[in-house]
Amino acid sequence: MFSFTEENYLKAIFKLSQRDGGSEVSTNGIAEELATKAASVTDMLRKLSEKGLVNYEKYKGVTLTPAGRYVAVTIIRKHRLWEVFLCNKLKFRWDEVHEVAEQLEHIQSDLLIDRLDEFLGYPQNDPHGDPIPNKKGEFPKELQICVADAKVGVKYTISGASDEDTNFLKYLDKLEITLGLPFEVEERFEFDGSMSVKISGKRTLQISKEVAQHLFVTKV
Amino acid sequence: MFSFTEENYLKAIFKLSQRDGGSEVSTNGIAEELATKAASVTDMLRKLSEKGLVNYEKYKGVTLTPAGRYVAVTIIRKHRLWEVFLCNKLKFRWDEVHEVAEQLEHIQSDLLIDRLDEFLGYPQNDPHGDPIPNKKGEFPKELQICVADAKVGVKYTISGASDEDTNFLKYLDKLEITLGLPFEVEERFEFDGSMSVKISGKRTLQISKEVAQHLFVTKV
DNA sequence: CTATGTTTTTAGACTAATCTAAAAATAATT
DNA sequence: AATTATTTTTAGATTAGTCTAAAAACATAG
Repeated sequence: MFSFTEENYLKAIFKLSQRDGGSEVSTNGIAEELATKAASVTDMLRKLSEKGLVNYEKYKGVTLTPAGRYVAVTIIRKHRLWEVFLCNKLKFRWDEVHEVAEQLEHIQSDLLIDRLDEFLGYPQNDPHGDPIPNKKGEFPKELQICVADAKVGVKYTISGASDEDTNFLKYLDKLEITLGLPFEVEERFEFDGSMSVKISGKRTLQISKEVAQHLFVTKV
Repeated sequence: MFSFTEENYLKAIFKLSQRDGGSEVSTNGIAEELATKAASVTDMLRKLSEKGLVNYEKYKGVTLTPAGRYVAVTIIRKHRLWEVFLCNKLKFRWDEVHEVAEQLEHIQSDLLIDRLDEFLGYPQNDPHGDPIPNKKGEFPKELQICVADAKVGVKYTISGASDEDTNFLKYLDKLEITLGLPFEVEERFEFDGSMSVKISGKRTLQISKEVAQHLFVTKV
């Protein structure tokens, strides 16, 4: 479907995007991550953009489209499942797995990954403790933590919300709080449990204790 | 070490060489095997020759050097071990394994293959019954049959000899019968158990019943 | 707001692997 | 042995991915 190289670019963009709180990723950043040159990155970004995998405008950085994100997350899923296999079944040490998993993650076969997942007992985390996304590209619920429990200054991604109350979801809609957005707690006010949070690394807003208790985030 | 493409060429040459009784492999044959064009094959043969992996002279076909053969056999070893893994551990059907094994065979990691071999219990055959060479590139003894039991007209490779008698081995040396040479029985003489055999598809010679009973070959 | 510095993009070239079309060598047939 | 047919090689072009060097855009400091 996609070349080895394209997959590595998408993975790098996803990784940097997570690290920097989900905003645009720079050409130089990708170049450094992949140990290549900025000129090569520019070429590839144009190509990925034409294929609908990234949103790219000259000089303005790049983000993944949903399609691109799905490809990246699938590579991560494969990488982490292979790491579990290497450690749990083949007795690799945790520091020996990465290099081999970098190769195995590009093997193309949905059946293989489904069966491997099953064979390993549907693990939720890789040997380093990183979460393993499911087939749909979703990271496991288990890793979500309640915003009320989130730490100040740590980077998260908004990953869930209690769906018991329709009005609550409508409220989030109105504030333009949607899944996948970068999230960080700026300050917590103990007297009423409310907090000041930053969304997408830009907008700062106040949320009540009630909202914090029904919103979930995932560590990035 | 070697590129995906180089490995596939070496594997194809090995396969054709086995099929045709170990003699030179033709450019067109390789092209057909790899679904490519003769011109591409010529280019690659020159490259592989420069790397010391094949013996190549223009218009005269190609054979593997010991180094090239080792690479090819290692790929086959990896391919067949992965097939066993897919069938025995991941419950693939025997007809589903080939395509995936074609990808997995190119993963570079000696540790991975050693551990996989161990994990699978050192299998001797893949799910299709084909023999799995060991780490040194040797095919399992179990598949060797005694020349005395070899069938007329079937293609074999000389793969072993009884090492109890030093004089016997010296005798083989003198006749230039060495491991890896193509071998075929032309005629069997029942009255004394001797036979007329063809070595390397060229030399025809007579061997006694005693020699036939101590020399082993592998079906190609 | 101009000058300087950094980042990003363009232009042009390189490598590995491939292709088509034509030339050269070998093999087969009369 | 000469002609025809087949196989193989050469020549030159193409694609994906990469690079260097230079130009263009953007960011920052005075």
